[in-house]
Amino acid sequence: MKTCQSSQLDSAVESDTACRSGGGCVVKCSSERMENAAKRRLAANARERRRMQGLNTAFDRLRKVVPQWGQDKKLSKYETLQMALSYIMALTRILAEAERYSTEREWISLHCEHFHADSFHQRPAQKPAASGDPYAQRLFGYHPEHFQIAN
DNA sequence: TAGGCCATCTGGTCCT
DNA sequence: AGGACCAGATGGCCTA
Repeated sequence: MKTCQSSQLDSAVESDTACRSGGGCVVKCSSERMENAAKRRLAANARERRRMQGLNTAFDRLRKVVPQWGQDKKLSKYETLQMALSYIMALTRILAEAERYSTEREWISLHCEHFHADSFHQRPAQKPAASGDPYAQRLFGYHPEHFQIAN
């Protein structure tokens, strides 16, 4: 862990050369400015920590709604984003496909034998669905080794 | 032990 | 001026 670097505090001291209104002011002002600068830095650090914690909370929520395919460890942030992208694209494809079929019943009969809500949220102990299920593979083309930058 | 992932600190930039 | 956001640097932890 990095400890407090003094560059900003130094600059506070430097800028203090303009403050020469009275005898003891230089010393007093510089220490006050350093104190204020340090306080601001600490406050900024705390804000940044909170911001990153909020970001991580969002990632955790995303992990919960994105398929895990039986991954034994949680997806990294990058993997989570890639998975979310693939998932959204798969769902979009399903919707587009559904629109092509004239009746809902026809579409459901096509898909329902394969589609179970549970299979999208494999628990770590469970067997990967994509590895053995050709339907899942066709529907949902994500594979951790095949990340591509989306553009 | 190297590499991947992550948390934190930090300084810069932009916005209100 | 101060807050939000971002990217770079750094060090810790974990796994193969």
